[in-house]
Amino acid sequence: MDKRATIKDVAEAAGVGIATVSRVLSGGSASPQTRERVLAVAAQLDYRPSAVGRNLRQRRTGGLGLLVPDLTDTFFGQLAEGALAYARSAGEPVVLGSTGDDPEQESEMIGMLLEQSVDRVVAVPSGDAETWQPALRAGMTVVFADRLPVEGADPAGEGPDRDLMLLDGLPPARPSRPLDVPAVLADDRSGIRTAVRYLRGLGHRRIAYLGGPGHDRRAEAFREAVGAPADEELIVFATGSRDSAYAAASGLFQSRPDLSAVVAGGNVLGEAAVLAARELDLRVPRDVSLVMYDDVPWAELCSPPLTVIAQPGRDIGYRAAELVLRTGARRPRTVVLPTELIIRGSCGPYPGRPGAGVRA
Amino acid sequence: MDKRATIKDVAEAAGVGIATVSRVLSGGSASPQTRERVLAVAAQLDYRPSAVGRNLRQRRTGGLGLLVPDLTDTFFGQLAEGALAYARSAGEPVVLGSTGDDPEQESEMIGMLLEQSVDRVVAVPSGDAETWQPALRAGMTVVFADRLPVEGADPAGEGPDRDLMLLDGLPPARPSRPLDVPAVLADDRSGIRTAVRYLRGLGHRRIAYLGGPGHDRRAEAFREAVGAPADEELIVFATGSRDSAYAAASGLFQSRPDLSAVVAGGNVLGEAAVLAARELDLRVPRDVSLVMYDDVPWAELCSPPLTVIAQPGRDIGYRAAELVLRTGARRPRTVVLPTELIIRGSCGPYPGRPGAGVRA
DNA sequence: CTTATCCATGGAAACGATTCCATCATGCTT
DNA sequence: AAGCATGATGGAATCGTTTCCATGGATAAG
Repeated sequence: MDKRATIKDVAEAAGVGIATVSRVLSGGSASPQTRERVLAVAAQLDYRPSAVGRNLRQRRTGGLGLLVPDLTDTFFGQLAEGALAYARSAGEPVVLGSTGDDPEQESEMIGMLLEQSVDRVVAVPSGDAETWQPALRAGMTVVFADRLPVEGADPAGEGPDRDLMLLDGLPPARPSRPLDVPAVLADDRSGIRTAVRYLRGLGHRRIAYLGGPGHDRRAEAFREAVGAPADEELIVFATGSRDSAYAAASGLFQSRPDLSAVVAGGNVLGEAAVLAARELDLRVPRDVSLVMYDDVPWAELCSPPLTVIAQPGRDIGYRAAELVLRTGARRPRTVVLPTELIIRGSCGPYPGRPGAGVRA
Repeated sequence: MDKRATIKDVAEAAGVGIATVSRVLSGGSASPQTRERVLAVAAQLDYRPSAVGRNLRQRRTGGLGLLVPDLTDTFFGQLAEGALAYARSAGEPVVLGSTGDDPEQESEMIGMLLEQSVDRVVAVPSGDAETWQPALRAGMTVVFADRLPVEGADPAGEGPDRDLMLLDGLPPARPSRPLDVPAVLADDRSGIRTAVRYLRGLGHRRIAYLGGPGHDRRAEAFREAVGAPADEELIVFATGSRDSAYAAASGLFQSRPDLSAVVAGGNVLGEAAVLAARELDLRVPRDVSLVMYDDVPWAELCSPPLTVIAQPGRDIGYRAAELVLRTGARRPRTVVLPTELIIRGSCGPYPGRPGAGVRA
């Protein structure tokens, strides 16, 4: 009663060979009466084929690996739900890892997936290309979601190339040494540009960008959107943690009291910005306007409700899982999903020079 | 290059038997020089033992199953992070399932875990005892987190017993037919009681409770805390979805304009309450006071910041994983973790009769 | 010097499934 | 009627690991 029935038990109870049982269960040929008997016995014994046995024989584990930085971040929660939804519809189990935005942990998780023979992975990468090399070399099918691996020190003298591109001012369409990995991303460029234009239209000129890890593309898009040589002091970065985000936001507000608008590159950053602003007695949007990346449920709860750049977190996860699980068919290199600027109440007109603003 | 090295490859390359390789790698006895050679070869071939092979042989898959209703709910995100953290420290992979608060999906996920031979599970249950019977019968080690299975129709004529207990007014210390499953829970009773006392201290008398699925214990605790026969109209429930939560909150406010305070039994409910209140032009806390279960980061972002009953989501997940993964040692039946009332700004004094309130 | 002990070692079985292949019976064609 | 094709069926190999057991050599004890 404690142990599960095996195929052998079923075979004996039905008076047939194990090969026949296997065939019946996986849709092979068998006579109707045999099939019926086997099915009946299997049901009666509550038999379930062992995925472990099957995986060993077929030399591959079905299933999907899912690596995200932090499930506490609502956006990644949405992304995970999307991936889970597709996996469920495909009947595949999901092995989850949370990396804490730490390349080392990510590396460990990759190792574990390798050991588990999970050879298809959806990841929000924290490490660089080198971190992912082992996975690829081992033949894993990987799809990145939400972002691409950071471009760290180039492994093999690609320096000049990269410098050149930076000098060009525009972000390169493809990273200097792209991994050959498909990705599902939000249209950061368009999202950021729309937000910046919106803010400029309200009269804002000193617009800051508050960035998180792994989203160089957003920062680049911001630089591009503000045009001219950007004021680099207005572009600050935090690591993944809430503390770091708060410190960055607070530091930004204090060091540059002349800024009048902030674009937060993620919901944790946005949260930090709201908190830091309140702490410093900056009113939103009277003193500072705020646009946040990610539309999360609580954005509406803030007062004023936050104007956001919505990206379809759930869809990103869903599409990524679909990409990695659906074998065959030519796989597109990269899928870019649209973003949408949702205007609520956290942006106001430029208040003008201090003291001469709209304050009645 | 496409396929991984097996133990046989290592054995051949090192000129030893596979048994020796296995022994070296799993810490058995071997001569120093053999050990060294094997280790060197293994490293050179980048050999990783296949978990599938091992699991088959040992007739059990290591690893932890994790079943939560919805990763989009920050509380479950925290809980999952906790469980993941412990699993990581134990070196165990985690198989994740999101049930959407649907017993049927939960049942399917249990079946999948069974197939995968994942025999240790942490679950936030959505189904009733019957849903979990198959898992238990199959010998799974299960630990419930955050809540217990709802007590549905009793399978075997326990009706009278249950009725009796309901008539008694107090919730039973143990459910009528408890599964023999340990659990890690927050101290709902104390949390709710503290919140209700706090509200009463502010003068509130008509206090409503907005409950989610699976938390009968909280509702019971609420009934107990308000004492006397509770006004059942002031106790409403929603299913897990945001829409349902909003509908419930909105309906509550509209049908009972005389209420002056609400206890929301979860962060999704709290969110709905804030939204519904705003929509109906009820100001918090002037018109209605609000206490929410769960301390989530955005509680501080609301204005006014939300007074909450904080429960340690991360710890709940961590402890549950520890309980299920740490073999041996007498396992406690149930762990109850403390809650804490965090007073922020969403509760005010009772405004008195309409028009005679504290409005200056 | 002989015998008992101990340890390193490798062969082989086992885990639970899939799948190739041989076997056998049946029905059809010529 | 004989041969051939077809289809159902079971035996056995296989996947990669762990673990039991036998073997053999070396060392210690008598």
